[in-house]
Amino acid sequence: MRRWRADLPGLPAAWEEALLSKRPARRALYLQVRDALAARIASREWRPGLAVPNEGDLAHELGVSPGTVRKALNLMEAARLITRRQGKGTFVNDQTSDAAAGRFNNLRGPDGERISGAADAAEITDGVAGEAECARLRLRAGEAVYRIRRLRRIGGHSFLVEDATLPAALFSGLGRRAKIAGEISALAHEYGILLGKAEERISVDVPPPTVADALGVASGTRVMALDRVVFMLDGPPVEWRVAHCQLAGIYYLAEIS
Amino acid sequence: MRRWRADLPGLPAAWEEALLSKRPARRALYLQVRDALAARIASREWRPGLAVPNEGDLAHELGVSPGTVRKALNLMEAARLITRRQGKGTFVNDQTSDAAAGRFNNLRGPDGERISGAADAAEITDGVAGEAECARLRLRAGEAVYRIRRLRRIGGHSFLVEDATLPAALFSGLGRRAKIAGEISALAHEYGILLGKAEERISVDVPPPTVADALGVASGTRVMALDRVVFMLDGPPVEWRVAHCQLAGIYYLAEIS
DNA sequence: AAGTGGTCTAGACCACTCA
DNA sequence: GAGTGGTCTAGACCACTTG
Repeated sequence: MRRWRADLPGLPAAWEEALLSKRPARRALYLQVRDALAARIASREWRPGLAVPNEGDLAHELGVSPGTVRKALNLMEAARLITRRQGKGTFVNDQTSDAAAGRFNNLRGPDGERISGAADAAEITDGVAGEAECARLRLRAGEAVYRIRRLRRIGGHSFLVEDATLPAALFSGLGRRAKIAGEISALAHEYGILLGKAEERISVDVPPPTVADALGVASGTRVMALDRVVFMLDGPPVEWRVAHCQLAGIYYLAEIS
Repeated sequence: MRRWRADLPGLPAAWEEALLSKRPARRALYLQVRDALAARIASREWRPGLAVPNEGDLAHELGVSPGTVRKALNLMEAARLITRRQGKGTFVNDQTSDAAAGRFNNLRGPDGERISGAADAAEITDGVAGEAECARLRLRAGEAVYRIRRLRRIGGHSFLVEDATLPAALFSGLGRRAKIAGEISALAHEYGILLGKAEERISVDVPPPTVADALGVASGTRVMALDRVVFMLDGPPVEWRVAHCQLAGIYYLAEIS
């Protein structure tokens, strides 16, 4: 016997489908479950490393079938929110771990090892979004942003200069914080933001004089330019970063599915 | 009542899991179904554009539950082998279409449009795999390969030179073929090879003199270098390509999931 | 109205982990 | 042996497309 059921409460206002013109009359139940469970991670009700209730218990608690919970958990695993291990349980991923921090960093050294580098020098300023920033971050003219410049070194050599812009609306009070040298994944986790995909544009360009200077390359030298936008799990942009890098033997590894 | 069932016949010899040391005692049924149905596409028993039987019929034919067929078809859709449309049916994708050809081409023009370019000049030679080719294509020393050089133009300007290597074992008789100017996706389809993922290494390098000449750049100029390996759906490498390109406003678009 | 894929249910059994 | 996720089954109903 099937009974009527209203939509589950406690889900984020707008996910991807809400952006489409043809919104389905009733949001699929497994998507509602996914959003409700993802919200528990974003709000830190479920903390990193913690084992979440098993599928049967969750199904009973939410009043849905185990198969529906399972489908939602599969989506969350694909979104890197959780890890499932047969015989052990389901665990919340740690977004501040090295693995999570390296998620959007595709630079590799000569032997294929991940290159991140220590960001000792980081400066933050606040301002108003310019034209390019509005376009990349989908902001309206005049919206406030934070700008961070980081210089990354490896073995004493400065090899990467990055300029990041973040919407101030998402990161209120960021200017008064101490730890801005880290990666976007750790920062987003502190502000309860779940990260989804990113897109990066790679070109070969002559960097601005100040950047060329910091990198220690002659004026007019062409280096690798990285232009990256990171998006939230539900669509909107979170960070725009432009980086220039120069290091012998370095390359960018792109995986094409 | 459950009855015993032997593994389904007609599956490719080795898929990803077979490469792992811990091979499960019994291959999951939905994976066997996926492989059996993928083989029908590779062998052209199911041709591009054709509607495949519905889920219920397939389940009955294969002697499995509809849910198992559904899981297999979902994997095949993720692998871009088929397209499913609610209310219409399930259709075999055309691997020779523009969409399929552009799958591994991430170069974009100033306005974000896909850049492919016409490859009018293409030369093919055969030879024995060198050290680098053995490493990239996982070949044993001495195995035969085909090498193709293509020059791509856009608006009369040569902007990309690519050198591709393909294992001769996979493409027998390729040297006597006419159409070698196309993309790997169309070529693989003709030889009954299903393509999976690819990985591409992007660096900034000084090209060899002959390449710099063809691109029309001064000797010693640094350009974008693309080093790409395309893999079969079941793992082994199919093509190694090294390309150098130079064009104002061009960039490489990487999607990070 | 008929046929398709998409969702949802409610179980069963299997494979793995750990005490 | 108990508990977990992974697989598999066998249906029901919903949403969409087409005639």
